[in-house]
Amino acid sequence: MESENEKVSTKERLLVAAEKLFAEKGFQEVSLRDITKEAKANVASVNYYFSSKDVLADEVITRHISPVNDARLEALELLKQKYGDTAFPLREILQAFIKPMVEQMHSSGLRSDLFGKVMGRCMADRGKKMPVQVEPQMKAVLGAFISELIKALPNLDAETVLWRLHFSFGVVAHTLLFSDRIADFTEMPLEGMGMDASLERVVDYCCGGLLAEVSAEQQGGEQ
Amino acid sequence: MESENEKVSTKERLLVAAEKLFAEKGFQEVSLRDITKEAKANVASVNYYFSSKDVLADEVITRHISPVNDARLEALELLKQKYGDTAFPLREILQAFIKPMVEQMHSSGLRSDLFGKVMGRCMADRGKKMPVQVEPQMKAVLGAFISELIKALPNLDAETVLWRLHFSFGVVAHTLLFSDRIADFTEMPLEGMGMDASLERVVDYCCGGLLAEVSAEQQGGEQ
DNA sequence: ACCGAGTTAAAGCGCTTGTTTTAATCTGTT
DNA sequence: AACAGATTAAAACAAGCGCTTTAACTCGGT
Repeated sequence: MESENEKVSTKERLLVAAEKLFAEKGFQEVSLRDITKEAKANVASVNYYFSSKDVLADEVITRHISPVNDARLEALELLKQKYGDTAFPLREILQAFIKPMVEQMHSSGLRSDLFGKVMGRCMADRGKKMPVQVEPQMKAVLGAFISELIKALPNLDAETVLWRLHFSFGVVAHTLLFSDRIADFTEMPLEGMGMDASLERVVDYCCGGLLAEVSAEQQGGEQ
Repeated sequence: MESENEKVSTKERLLVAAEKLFAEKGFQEVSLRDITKEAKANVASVNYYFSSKDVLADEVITRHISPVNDARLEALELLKQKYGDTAFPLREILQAFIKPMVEQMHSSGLRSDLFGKVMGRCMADRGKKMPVQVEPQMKAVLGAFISELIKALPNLDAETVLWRLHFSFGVVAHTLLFSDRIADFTEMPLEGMGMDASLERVVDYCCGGLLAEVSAEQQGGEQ
């Protein structure tokens, strides 16, 4: 029953070890032996509690991304109560997408850079190998945000909105994955700064990107 | 001597096969046996011509990214001739970064989505495992663009410019890697559209992002 | 005390990986 | 024709992989 004086259960230790290592090095690069060594458990324990390495990964991903997606839909619902059927302010839509990540990051207890990598890998690999259980959820979230964005950006055709949402995902994913690497090729100090502040910057940037003028080349291009 | 009537050399076949497979599935996911089968060569040939799988990968990356970086610096030089010491238009700076990729993509003969993945992996894994030979080149390119961007965006402090350049890299990398996956969670048709047009959209978006207002929360935040 | 379910431990399964070794073959020179 | 060097081919290498098997252990309920 995981009472207070007893140690954390093996299953939990495996999940924690796995999410840490997956975040640091990626799924393929981490072996079951790496995980079980980190968790101080036997190799077979992964196949005992989960039935395979893949299911383990699914569970790691799900328990991080699922509450975030729930919170996103709730945030949109809140905006609906606030603004009714009129278009929401763009900035608040973006925050409804991003803030749940920041909050989950804090409440998860996971180091923020690791949380970012877990989440970033989810976004970057979106669609490819999402756990079956979160796929419909992702679809719902995406659909909701798309329709709100289209309403909030009446000057843009739907296709352009879609592309720019795609770009925004790129910004978020890249930031989550590589926020620690921003100063790699520069001599700037630019220390840590934390994920929170970074994501505030992301909102600014994406707002600008979504609202950008459509260049002449583009307008006459295709379609 | 690789004369005209003779077949392509084994070394070249290995490089072509490797770049195709790396692009499709990533570095770790492709085995030497995959590569040599695709290239119709023996397993040992990789270690004969290159001395390891890693060196092969380095060579694949280098010969794609090196001409692009050269072209980027040339493009900046051209702008310097055009505008002298006055700030360059933001849009032209971004195009100096992006257009060389489009051109190299066409002249490489590589399918555009594959080229995009090779290049995208370079950007996404930037710093982590770049070949030693291209690292100083990347540094030079980055430095040049940073200083031009700072001049072109006098309203922004250098740190914000750096962050937004980082975000822009996210957009480009994500687009290169996943431009085929944009419609995954939607029912929209949104067919192919080609890398060229996508990158034109990227320029629009990044222009907007770089020029975006700095929100109130940010200004008083840290520092 | 003993049983049985839940859990952990150790060993080994078949397979794939990158690399090496050894031998065969091709190619051009004398 | 014969040799030498460059190239290819086939086989084996040790190491690591995910997973399974089997046996040992733990511990609460009767």
